[in-house]
Amino acid sequence: MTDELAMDRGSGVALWRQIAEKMRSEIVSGQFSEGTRLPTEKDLAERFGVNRHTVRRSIAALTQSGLLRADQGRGTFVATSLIRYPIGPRTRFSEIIAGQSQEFGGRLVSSAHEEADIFLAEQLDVAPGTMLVRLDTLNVVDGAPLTLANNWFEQSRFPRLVADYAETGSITKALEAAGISDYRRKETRITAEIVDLQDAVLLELSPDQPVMVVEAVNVDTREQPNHFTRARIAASRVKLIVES
Amino acid sequence: MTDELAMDRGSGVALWRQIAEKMRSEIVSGQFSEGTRLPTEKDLAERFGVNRHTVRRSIAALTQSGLLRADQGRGTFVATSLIRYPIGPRTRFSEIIAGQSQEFGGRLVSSAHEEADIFLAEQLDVAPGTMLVRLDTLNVVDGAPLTLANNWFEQSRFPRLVADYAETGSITKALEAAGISDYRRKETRITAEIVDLQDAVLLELSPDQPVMVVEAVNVDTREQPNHFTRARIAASRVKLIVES
DNA sequence: AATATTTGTCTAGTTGTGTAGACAAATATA
DNA sequence: TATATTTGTCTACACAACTAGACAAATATT
Repeated sequence: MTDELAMDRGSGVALWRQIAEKMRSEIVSGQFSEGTRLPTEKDLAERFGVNRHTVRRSIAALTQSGLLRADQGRGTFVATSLIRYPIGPRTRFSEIIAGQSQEFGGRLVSSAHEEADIFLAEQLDVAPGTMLVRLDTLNVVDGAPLTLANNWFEQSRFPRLVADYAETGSITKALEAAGISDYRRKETRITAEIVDLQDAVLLELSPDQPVMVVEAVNVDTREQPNHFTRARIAASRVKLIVES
Repeated sequence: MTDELAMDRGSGVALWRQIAEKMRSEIVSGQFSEGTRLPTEKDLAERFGVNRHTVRRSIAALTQSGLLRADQGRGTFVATSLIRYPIGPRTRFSEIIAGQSQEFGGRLVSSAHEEADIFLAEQLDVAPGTMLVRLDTLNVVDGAPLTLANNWFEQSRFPRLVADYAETGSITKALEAAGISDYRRKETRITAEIVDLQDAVLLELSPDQPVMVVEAVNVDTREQPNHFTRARIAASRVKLIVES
């Protein structure tokens, strides 16, 4: 079956962009792994029911953002060029990504109020049973979801956090609004798992792909923990860099 | 401040579409209520930093989908034309909406496995403590989120439900895949509340807007409950119709 | 070495998008 | 009633998006 019918002409979204987004989601979901050769421009043009030049423009856009690499005479390949994600005391998602992408943003997936269990209480240095705010966020870079994170905060210290995050799309900015001008990572723990089914949906991964699981405790300038994060990061898109 | 900088020229998304989407989200979030007059085309053109004709095209698109109504000499008004949502034994979200919209779809927000509390156990006619699957879904019509629903199913009867829903975007189809060819609503209970903060984010509502809360028990042909739903429906976009 | 395949570049023509200005038609206002 | 305001329609132009075809350049295949 051709995908021709899936392309909306005259919809206000250019064909090359629709095709680029479709190709990106197929690459990024792990259907094409690093180094894989794509179908030829001629085949792609037929598949999408457009002119070869239109496909070339889509490929140009994906090449620009580092996802593809085209070799004259050989073909077009998945470059994947994993985003470098340095882990250190000054780790900030937004600052890391800003230098490596065209556009990015954080979206609030859900939020909840819940009591601290023993584990969370220890991480945040509060008494078990203390009311916490949980913020579930999805960070998207150049149209591809990168990380899915649970963030916990002490509710009494950050009552307006959910609204501030929803407005700014940035935890750093939401904390600033609550008077936390600076903070640093005290500890980062890293492991890896096969992605959960519900996480796979949000991260646009196929369900057999690995994710890195990163837990981090962030402290303010007085060494007081202000938030604890548990992030799932699509391993096919990110390379963690631990500096020393 | 003008919104001019927010518009991406040459991004592959036409200006008229970007403007239409921005206007839709403002209308739909309740910032403009039914019958409100919009700024004049001239003012909108200045605000978005584009020609008046471009704004007119955006308005034409929103008029087409029934969100606006333009009166020559008077101005352009929010029509809102609430979507009619009939409540009855054969209530199916997808079938209702298909006839009243250009495009629609269900998205999986999250899912979980949890034990039935006393209330859920009674709704689903199972023992308290029975393992359930909870599916949280967001239904979007013509780009505007309409309903946010928690759906509970008995886990042992529907082990592959989450994957089936993620694939099809339809609960009816996911149940079909599990052998439930037909079902009907046994009971529907309706009330209204001010929207939760986290629900407001997903439904793209301002936090002071009301939502209708609809609880429904669905039974199969042998009167056996197969799923219980608790949906929050944006009151500014939907009118419930109870037939008798 | 000869041929086929595949990406890169060029020209030309059509359609879609956005700008600019003028004027008509309907309504509101003084 | 006269005037201003606001939406509706028209023409004209510039540029972006897409199509069509041809040929060059690099690589793979035979």
